[in-house]
Order: sequence, then structure tokens, then C-alpha cells
Amino acid sequence: MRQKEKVTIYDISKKLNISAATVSRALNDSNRVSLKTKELVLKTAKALNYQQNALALALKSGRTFNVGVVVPYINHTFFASVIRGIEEELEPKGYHVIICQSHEDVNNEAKQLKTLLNTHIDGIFISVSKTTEDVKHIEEVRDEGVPLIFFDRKKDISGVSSVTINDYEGAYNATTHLIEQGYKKIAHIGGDHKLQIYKHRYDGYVAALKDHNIAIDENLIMQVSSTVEAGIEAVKLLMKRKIAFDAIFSASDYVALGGMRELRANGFKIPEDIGVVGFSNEPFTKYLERPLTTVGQTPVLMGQIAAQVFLEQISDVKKNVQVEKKVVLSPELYTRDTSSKKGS
Amino acid sequence: MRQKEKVTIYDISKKLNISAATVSRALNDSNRVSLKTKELVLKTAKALNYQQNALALALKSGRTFNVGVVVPYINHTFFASVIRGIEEELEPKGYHVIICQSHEDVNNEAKQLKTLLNTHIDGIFISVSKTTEDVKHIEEVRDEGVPLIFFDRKKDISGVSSVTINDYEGAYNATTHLIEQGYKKIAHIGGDHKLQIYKHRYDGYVAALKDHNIAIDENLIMQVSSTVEAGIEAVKLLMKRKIAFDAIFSASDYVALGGMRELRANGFKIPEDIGVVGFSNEPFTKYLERPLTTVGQTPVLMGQIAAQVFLEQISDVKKNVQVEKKVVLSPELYTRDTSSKKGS
DNA sequence: AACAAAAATGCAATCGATTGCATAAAAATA
DNA sequence: TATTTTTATGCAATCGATTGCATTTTTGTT
Repeated sequence: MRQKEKVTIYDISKKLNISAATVSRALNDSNRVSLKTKELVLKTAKALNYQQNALALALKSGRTFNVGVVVPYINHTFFASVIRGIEEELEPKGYHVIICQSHEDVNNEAKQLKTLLNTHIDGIFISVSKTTEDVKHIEEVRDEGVPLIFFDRKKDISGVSSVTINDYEGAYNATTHLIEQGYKKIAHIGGDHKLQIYKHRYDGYVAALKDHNIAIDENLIMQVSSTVEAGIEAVKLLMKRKIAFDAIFSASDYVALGGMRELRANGFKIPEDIGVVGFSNEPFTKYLERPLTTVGQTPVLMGQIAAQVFLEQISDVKKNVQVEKKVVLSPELYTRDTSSKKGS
Repeated sequence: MRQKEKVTIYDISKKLNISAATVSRALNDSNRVSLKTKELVLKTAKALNYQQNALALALKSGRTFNVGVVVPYINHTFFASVIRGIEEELEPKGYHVIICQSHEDVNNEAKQLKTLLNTHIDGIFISVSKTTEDVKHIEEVRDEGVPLIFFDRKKDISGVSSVTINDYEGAYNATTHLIEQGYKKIAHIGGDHKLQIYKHRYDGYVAALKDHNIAIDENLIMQVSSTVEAGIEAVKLLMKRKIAFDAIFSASDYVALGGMRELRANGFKIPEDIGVVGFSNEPFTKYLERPLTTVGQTPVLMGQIAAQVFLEQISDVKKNVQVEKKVVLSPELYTRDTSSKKGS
């Protein structure tokens, strides 16, 4: 059970009666070593089961091949899928992914960034928390020269790249879809506009209505948090206001779910009486008895592209080029049961 | 945008005209340094914004304060929650969690372990893949002296601790619950017995039937993979066999969901005609129109306890004590709509 | 065979922090 | 004040791998 003593290049060098420098060069396939010794070194390295010490290498080179990811919550399908995308792309290149959660708290977020910097990660991927307004802690990362990439939830900071989806387009398409299905009075239950994503979804909704000459009714619009309970409350409020509506475009699947619960509890039929479209394509949406129409964000792809942007970035840094790449992905509308007036 | 030059103890030592050794000792609050210099060092360290280089420390001490977690899939709620539990417990102690996926492939699993070892992690948490039969790669970790902890899906390897839930008990209680609700012919759609968890769930099911003097009918028992599609197929097969049954205890929520789909498609009412209980308490189960009765595994707690076992282990290693701790958690039955014969 | 050119190898410093041992400075005792 | 004891500080090696520069060995040319 004792720790196995690790084999180093010195062990190899002693065994072969050559210097450690030569061993190092041989292992790195330098052309300053003869073929004979190269083969000899490689053979004994294998024989002794030599493993390069990543720490020593990192200390010398300054690269750890670790990257950090900061998300609000790791057990949200969307974020877990983005992380998976990042991993898929980076792992084959020898990187490891260190995951941190902010729990939607900017103080946690700042602490996580600080510790990540101290761990000497080679880059950071971040989706900011809802409470992040001050961005000093993020600028600090940029100023340290550590590649930083926003995904999904971003802030506008110069010199920082981002990969997001076109929330405006997603909302526009979702709303248009409802209009085309014959719904006329469409409510929007959105989220806090402090997060750009919710602002953009709101904008897309408004634009779609305008383009179809439908008046915007502020009484049919609200901002709530992204939970089932909030959805229930929102619909209760909507009904209290006694303003007729025949559809809901929600910026969250959870809110949509809560909303549908409350609507059914009040005798409304979905989609016959009221159409509903959610946002995020959470796994549960397709498992509902009446699967929910929703906007999908291609999270795995988002992660993959974020990783690619990172890889570009580090090769650019070498060239001393400042980069700021903004990738915007197109969302996909998953048309399911809750939005076809005729039923299906 | 250029990399900020890092402040080291040498910078402090130069500034104060003392040796780096003294600076190091001062920062570590050694009693071999005078109070005066200690204060002086601390002050200038703060003034220069000194940050300890974790890599140098790791190289010297052999501890990285990184731990690795290997799971089949990161975007499965259960595993994400366990990871969250581990993180909650370890993060306050300065650890970082590196996450790897095996994608249910033993070769990937072995590769991940190898890379983790090379990254000099301080410990490894693992839930083995379905294809893991040979455990050489796991024994290797143990033999390197790296603390290793199984969670949920374990293998019996001497010298390795584990945190699991009592699948037998969970299955026994679920089955008993169905019996108490008045169901008499209970089918079991389980998983591959290569994984202990599925074997134990099967055993619990069988024991519950026996204890209530209900005959076991092999025609009502099957092993399938954990997907919605497999659930549909399983029920199709069950109906083809023309053996009457009035309840299903499934070892997977996804299978239960697929099964319910297929049953409804054939005109059966749930829970009136057929009762259903799943396993895992996946988030979607409570969002269904008829919320699914299921066995919950307290994944966050599992992660927390696994982390605690790890912390014990590393303190024991110092004492040169070999430990092998087996923690078994009790599952919780979430009684919801799909299992009460009278309806609810 | 003698010398120049090319190729192979070694030396020693470096990356930053820690620590056993030696030495210098301060305090306590005679 | 001289001497011992205690306290504070410094030196140098260590953790492994890398790399610029110096040196040795080999190869090639006349």
C-alpha cells in the first residue's frame, strides 16, 4: 500500500550512464540526440514504466493543461451539456477540465476565479451568475493574460471572447410559430433583464409581434425567476388581471411547466385553448404526456465551439495578437404538442 | 494583455533584504522567525499582492489539492448531483474537482484513471462503467497509493472504500409498497446484473415477493438497458407473452417512463389498471402529469459522504493505517401518483 | 593522417517553495 | 564583561524536467 517511487529521467540517465539532459531531449525527440541513444532511452523508459511528471513540466513551462469552467450550477442539464462539449473537444488534446459552481452568487464566482488563477489553469470558460453586475473579478482574469471565454451568459467586456446563442432569433421564431398557429394574444413570461439572454428573448418576442402587426400589451409581459413555482404564480397573476390571452411564450421550460399546471387546474386545455412554448429544451419537456414545444440551445455544440475558440486564442497569444471573437449560434425550435391549435 | 509577472518569495526577500527561506517561514507562520520580520513579510506580501505558486508547492510536497471524479456521464442528474456533493464538502478545504467521463466504456475509464494519476491528483472518486469487468486499472490506482473511493456503482476490491445506497432495501420497499397498495402480479424490468446495483434491486424485489408469499414468475422479469426506448420494448414483450400483470417495478425511471407510454398506448390506465414504480428520482419524474413514484438515492449526500471518507483516508494514510470503509446509505421512497390503486 | 565541420552529449541554471543544517545575532546567565 | 543559551536568519539542496552554452565525439574533406 505504500506509494510507489516514481521513475524520473534521472533513473533512466543513471541506468544508461548518460546525462538527464540527453534523456530529456531523447524523450522529446530532439534532433540533437543520436538515433541509437534515442531508441535506448525510449526502450528503458518503457521498461522502467517512466511517466513524465506533469507538475515539474508545468512549473517549468507555465502550462498545466488544465482549464477551468465556472457555471451557476453543475447539475443543470444545459450547463452539464456545455461542459461535456468542452470536454469532448479538449480532452483529446490532453487537457483536463476543472469545474466550479457559482451558485448564482457573484461572490462565489469571484472566489472561484481567484482560486482557478492560483491553480495555474490555461484558460477559463464562464457563464456568469444572475447576480453578476460588477465585472472587476472578470477583468482581472483578462488582465492576468489568461484566456477567458464566455458562453451563454456573457458580459460585454473588451478583449473577451464569447459563444452564445441567438436568443433574439429563438424568441422571434417561437413567437412567430405561435402566431402562425393562429394564436393572437400571446403573453410573455420572461426572466430578469439583468441577464442579456432574457432581454434578448424579450426583444425577439416584441419584434415578432410588431412584424405581424400585433399590439404589445405590457399587462401580458412579466419577469420572473426560472422555477416551476414562479410559473404557477405568474399564471395566477395573469388570470387575476383578467386580460384574455390564448398563448404563452415562456423564457424558461420550468416556468412553462408551472404555467401549464396552473392553466389546467383552471380548466384550460393545452394546446386547444392556450398554446405554450418554452425555452431550453430541458430533457423533461419531451417526456411530458403532452411534450412541450421549446427552443433548443445546442449546448454540446456551444461547449465544443467555446473550446475551439480557446484553442485558437492560445495559439494567437503566442503570436501576440489580441483576439476577441464573438460566436453566435442559431437556436432550434422543437415543435411538439403544446403549440398546435388544432391538436395533434 | 501581457502576462503579469508573478510575485515570488524572492521578490519579497529582495525587497526586505532577507533570505527567501525566512520569507517562506514567515508566510507559514513558523516559530523560527521573529515577530517583527513576520509582520514585515506579511505586510509586503500583501502590498506586492503575493500569491503562492501552487505548482511549486505541489512539486515539492507531492500534494496538488486536486481530486478526480470519474463517472459514466456528467450530464446525468444523479452523477452531477453526487459531484456537487463532493464539491460542497471538499471545496472549503481548498480542493478542486477534476471531472472525467467514461461514457460507459471501460477503455475510456482506464485512460481517464491513467491521466488522473499523471496529473498527481490527491484522490479519485469513481462510479464504474457498465462495461467494467476487468478491474486491473482500478487496482493499479490502489497500488500507487492514491486514495480511491467508489460511489454508487462499485466493484469488490480489497483496500478500496465505497459509498453506496442500499439498492436491495430500495427495491424491497418499492415492491412492498406496490403489494400494500393491492397489486398482486408485479413485473420487474431491471438492468444488467453485471452491475451490482441491478442485481441488488432484483434481489430486493424477489425478497419482497417471497416475504408476502407471492410466487416469482420468471416471465415477468427482464434485464434491459436504461432508456425510454428499452422501456417501450420491454412492455411490448411483456404483453406479447400474454401473462397478466398489474404492476411494474422498474430499476430505472427512464424505463418506467417508456413502459407507461406503451401501456397507455394500449389502453391501460395508470395507476388504476397498472401501478408503476421507478428508480432514481430523476427530476422529470415529479414533473409528469401523473408524477411517478420512485426510489430516491440522495446523491448529494452520497457525494458529501464520499468526500468525508476521502478526508479520513488521507489522514489515515499519514498514520500508515490501511482503511477500507464501506458506507451504505438508505434510499427514500417518493410515493407519488403512479402507485396508488385507488387513484389520488 | 590532419584538420575542419557537424553531430552528440554534458554542465549548470531555471521554474518557486520548502527544510535540515550551519551560522549569526540576541538574550540570559555567571 | 565573558560565556552560555536561546532565538533568528542564511545557505544550499530538493522536488523533475527543460534548455542555452560549452565540450566532446564523430564524420567528412583534403
